[in-house]
Amino acid sequence: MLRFQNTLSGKVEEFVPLTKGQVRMYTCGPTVYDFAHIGNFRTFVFCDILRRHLRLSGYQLLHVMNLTDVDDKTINNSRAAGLPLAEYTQRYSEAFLEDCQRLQIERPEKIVRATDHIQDMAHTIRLLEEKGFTYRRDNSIYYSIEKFPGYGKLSKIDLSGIRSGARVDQDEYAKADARDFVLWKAPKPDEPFWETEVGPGRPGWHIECSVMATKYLGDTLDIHVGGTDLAFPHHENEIAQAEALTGKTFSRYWLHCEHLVVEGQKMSKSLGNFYTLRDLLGKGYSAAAIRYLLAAVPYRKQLNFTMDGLRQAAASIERLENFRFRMTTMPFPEGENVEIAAKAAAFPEAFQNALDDDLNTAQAMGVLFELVRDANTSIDAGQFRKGNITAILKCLDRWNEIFQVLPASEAGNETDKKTVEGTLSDTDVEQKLQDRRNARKARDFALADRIRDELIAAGILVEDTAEGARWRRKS
RNA sequence: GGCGCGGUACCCAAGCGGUAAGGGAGAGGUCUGCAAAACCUUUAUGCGCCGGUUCGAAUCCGGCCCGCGCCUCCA
Repeated sequence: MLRFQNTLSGKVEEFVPLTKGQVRMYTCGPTVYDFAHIGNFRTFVFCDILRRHLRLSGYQLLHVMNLTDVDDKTINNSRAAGLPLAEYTQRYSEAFLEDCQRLQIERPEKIVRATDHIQDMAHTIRLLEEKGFTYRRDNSIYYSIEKFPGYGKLSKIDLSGIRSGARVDQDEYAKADARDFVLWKAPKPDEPFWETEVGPGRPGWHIECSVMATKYLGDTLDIHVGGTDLAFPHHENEIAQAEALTGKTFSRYWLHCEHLVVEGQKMSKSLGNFYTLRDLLGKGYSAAAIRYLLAAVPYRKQLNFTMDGLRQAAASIERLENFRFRMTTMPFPEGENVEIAAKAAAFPEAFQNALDDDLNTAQAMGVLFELVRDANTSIDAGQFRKGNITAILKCLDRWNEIFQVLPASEAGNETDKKTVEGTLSDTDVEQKLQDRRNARKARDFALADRIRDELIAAGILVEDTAEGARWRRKS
């Protein structure tokens, strides 16, 4: 039984979609004003694991994610870069999607841009005006939260303590009540604006998500996800906008991903611990290790992202790759080991149960590693049989369909690596191994070791076994 | 101040009333020409602290200490 911690109720609830077998979910995507950082990617990796788990649990998915391509930050940065807004945001939208690809984040069924939905937003604002939830000031339009009785139900925030004038950002836009938020911003000189049925201007941030989510997913979504900081005010405002209009529940489940800290401290540019994906790849860490670390800690727990953690993640992946290497290259006697067969057969359910429990990824990893150790022990004891290989590899693949840190297959990996410049081809490697074999036969171990070192330097791992040397490319 | 999350071995981390998963790192061992890989043993009589409930608590209750987040369009 699949269960999620629902922010709306504050409890763990069984997940039952509105339509049997179908899940409609929405993710608050990035604002494309710069390269996304690893904190952003923790949320998106979490969404990805959620998606994959739902899909592999048999649900048909309709997942929508937005790209915020018009707001203060995008406007300011594009101006600083001397580029038109659309050109500027296009650049970072593409960078974001590239980064997602490197992290094996599946593409949602639909990715939507705010600027493609300006008229939809204006129309929704018009309807909210007609229903009396708004007011105008200096050609901007605000949402009056006192008109929406349910305000605060998601974040459980008590707004009575926030008084007008206190703790309010010095927004150039005048609000009647500090707690209100802007739906539509009046045009300003040097800022892009659109002509719409509510007049010229540009949309506030919150309106895009409720408009695009309901447009593509209907009045009521099954799941809405985002970073924990978005619960208030962003998601609270989305609810206020959508439910004021439809009178229906906007989203039935709200999942919030906890933030990460870096080396125990909040990530910030001034502390020098602010990392984009590109920064880390540039330091030589693999995308797989980054994904592993981001996925290994369950999403509701704060994750301490460290360079040591990345090394540990890489070592863990290495262990799994070594294991698959053994599975695919070692000779085993015919037959089947019933104990191993039973353990492999028990894997899918244990794995499923771990993820069903509010996506307990740490446990889901543990389940696999236990199987790996059991199989390795069996191999070393000479008990492993050829007939067990397929089932074990299936477990590995099933696990990897969620975590996506191992190459899809050895064959795929080889092809990929061969195209990389400066690496040795298979025949080169075989030739060097032949040289090394001869050297060893002649008991010239110094030469043999030198050849092995050369291969290691080229990313080729050599292992001597009773059946001769075997090798693989190290990722 | 309000709301929320968390403190489990050297590091990461599961565990949600029945006697401490898993990964990484270290130490010792097996195997090996040497490695590598793998396996075995080992590293928390104790889960922030103090009380309480219970036959039994890391797990429940009360109090306290510490870290972090949100309450400012920062995932």
